[in-house]
Amino acid sequence: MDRLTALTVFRHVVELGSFAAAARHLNLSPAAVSKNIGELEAHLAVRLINRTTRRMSLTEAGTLYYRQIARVLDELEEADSSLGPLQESPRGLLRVSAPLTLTLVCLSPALPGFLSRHPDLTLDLRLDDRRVNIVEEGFDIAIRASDRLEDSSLVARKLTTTAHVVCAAPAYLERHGRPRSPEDLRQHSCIQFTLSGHVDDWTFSRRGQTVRVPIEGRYRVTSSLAVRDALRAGFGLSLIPLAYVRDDLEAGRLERVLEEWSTVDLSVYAVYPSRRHVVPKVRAFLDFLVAELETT
Amino acid sequence: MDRLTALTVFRHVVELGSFAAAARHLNLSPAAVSKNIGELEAHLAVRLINRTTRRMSLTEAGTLYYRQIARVLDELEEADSSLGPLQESPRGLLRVSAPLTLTLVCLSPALPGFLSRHPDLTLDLRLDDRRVNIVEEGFDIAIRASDRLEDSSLVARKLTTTAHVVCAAPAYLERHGRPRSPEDLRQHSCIQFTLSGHVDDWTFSRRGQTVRVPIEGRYRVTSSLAVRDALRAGFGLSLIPLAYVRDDLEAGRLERVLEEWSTVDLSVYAVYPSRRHVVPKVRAFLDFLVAELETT
DNA sequence: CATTTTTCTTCACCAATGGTGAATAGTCAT
DNA sequence: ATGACTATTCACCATTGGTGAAGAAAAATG
Repeated sequence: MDRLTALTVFRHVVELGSFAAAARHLNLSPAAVSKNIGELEAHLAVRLINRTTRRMSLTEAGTLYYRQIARVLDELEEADSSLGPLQESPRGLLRVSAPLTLTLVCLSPALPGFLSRHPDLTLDLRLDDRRVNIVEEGFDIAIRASDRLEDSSLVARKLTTTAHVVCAAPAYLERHGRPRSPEDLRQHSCIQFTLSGHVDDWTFSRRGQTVRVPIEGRYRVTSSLAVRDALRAGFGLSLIPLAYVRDDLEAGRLERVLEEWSTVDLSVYAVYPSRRHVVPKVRAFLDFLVAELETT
Repeated sequence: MDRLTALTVFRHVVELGSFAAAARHLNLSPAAVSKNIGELEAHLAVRLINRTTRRMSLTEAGTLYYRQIARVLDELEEADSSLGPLQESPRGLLRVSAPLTLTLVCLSPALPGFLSRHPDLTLDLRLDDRRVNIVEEGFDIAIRASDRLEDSSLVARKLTTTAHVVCAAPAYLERHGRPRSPEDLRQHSCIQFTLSGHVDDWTFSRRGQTVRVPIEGRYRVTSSLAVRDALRAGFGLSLIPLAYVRDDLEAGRLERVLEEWSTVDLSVYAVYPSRRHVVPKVRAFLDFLVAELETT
C-alpha cells in the first residue's frame, strides 16, 4: 500500500461521501479506491468506514483519523509549497512539440497564463501532428495524442483520456436520418480524420459485443478542426474526440448519435527523455499539462 | 516515488548525518537512499542536501523542509497510534510454526513480552524445522528460515537476512591450525547441519570469484544448537548463521575464520495464507517479528 | 413488489515501480 | 600515494498498485 495515496483516498471518500465519487474525483477506478481503503484499514487494524453499496458512514475511529490526517496532508502540502521561493525557477527556452487540434482546443487559451506565471521562461511551441523524434529534433517535451503509443525508451506520462463520439449537425440528421446502429453508418457520409488509427472503419462496443464497421465519405482531412467545421456545416457524421466538440454539443450545434456504443479512447501523453533530471522548466510544464488536461 | 518513504528517508539522512548511516538504520541499500533523496529533490524542484562522498550539509530549503516534514511524520505516527484503543485487539488462539533454533535464539526471550502486551491472545507455538503445510495443518502463520524459498501461493514476508559464518573454538584452532582459504577446509573436521542446503559442500565468494569446497566431518546433526555446542566444545569448524553465534563470538568462546569470504545468507520469512484479511492476531505477530528480527 | 440502477468488492492480470548488486567516481584519512 | 568509505548510476527483477470485468448488494424507480 502506498500510505500517502491511501490517506488521500480516504480523505476524499470522507469529504465526497462515497467511494464512487472519490474515484471519479481522483481519476481512479472504484476498485482502486476500495482496495486502498481496505488496505489502510488492515494496516491500522481498525474499521474506518461502514459501508453498503449505496451508503457509508464513518466509524468513531474513522472520524478521529480523518480529522488528524486531513491536517497532516494539509501541512505536507504546505511544506511542499513553502519551498516555492527557494525552488529553482523554471527558466530558459522550453521547446515543445504538440498536436495541432488538441493544443488549440484544450491548451492554447491557458498557455499565456502559464507563461505569465513563469516570467523567465520562453516557450517555443511547434504544433505538429507528426511523431517527432524528441532527441533528434531538440525538443524538451512532446505531447502525443493517440489511441496507441509506440514502444519507446522515452518516458511517457499519461495526461488524460477522452472518449471518441459520433456526431453530426441537426440539419444533417433531419435530412439523412439518424443511425440507430453502427451498421447504419454504411448508408451515411462519414468525414474521415486521416491521421487517426481509425480512418476507414470504426469499432464499436456494447455489452461485450464488438462490431467493426467500414465507413466512407467524400471528405478526408488531416485536421480535427477541419473535421469539426465539416460537422458543423452538416457535411456528414464523424468519429471525433469528445473534448473537441463538447462546446458544440452543449450549444446544440452538433448532436451525438449511437451514444450507447463506446468506441476508441484518445489518450494524451507527455513524452520526454528521462524520468530523472527533469529540469524545472519541464517539470513546470508537466504540472501545467496535468492541471489543464485532468479536467478535460 | 513513494512520498512517505522518501520523507522518512530524508528525515533519517538528516538526523543521522549520512546516506550510508540512514541506509543501515532503515535496512535499505545506499542506492535506495540515494534514489529516494534524488527523486524527492526532483519532485520539489529544489536541492535539499549538498553532499560529497563523505560530507553533507542541508541547504536552506532542506533545513526548512526537514523541520516541517519531521513534524508531519510525527503527527502521522500519532494519528496511527491514537487509534490503538479503538483497534480490534488481537484475540484468540494464534497457531505458529517456527524453526527450532532460530526461535530459541532470536525470538524465545521476547515472546513472553509479546504475550504480556496482548492479554487476549493465546500462542500455540510448534517448533519444527519441517516445511509444514500451513493450511492443512491449521497454522495461522509460519516462520521459515531458508537459503531458498519454494514457490508457493502463500504470502511470504521477508523478515531478515543473516549471513553465515565459519567459526571454531580457539582451542580447536590452536590444535589444528587456522584455515587460510576455503580449500584448507578439506583438511579440517567440519560439523554438518543436515537440514541446510549446504550439507556436504560450502560455497564461498570473494571479489567475484566463487569456489565450492566439499567438506566432511564426523558430526552431522539436524540442530543448529547442537552444532553450536559442538563448536564450543572444539569439535571442529562449521558454517552457521551469524545470529546463532554472535554472543559466542563476542565473548571469545568462538572465533571466525575465512572472514573475507562471503557465503550463503539465511533469509527468514513469515509465511501466511493471505495478504488480505490479515486478522489482528496475525498482524500483531507480524509486527512483533519485524521488530525482533530487524535488529538481528 | 419487481426491476433497474448504482455502488462496493473481489480477482486475475499486467504495467509500473522501487530496491538491489555491481561498478564507478570522488573524497577524506592515513 | 594509497586505502577505505561514501554517494551515484544503471540494468535488472520481484513486488506493487491500478484496472476491467464480474458479481453481490442496496437503494431508487415505476
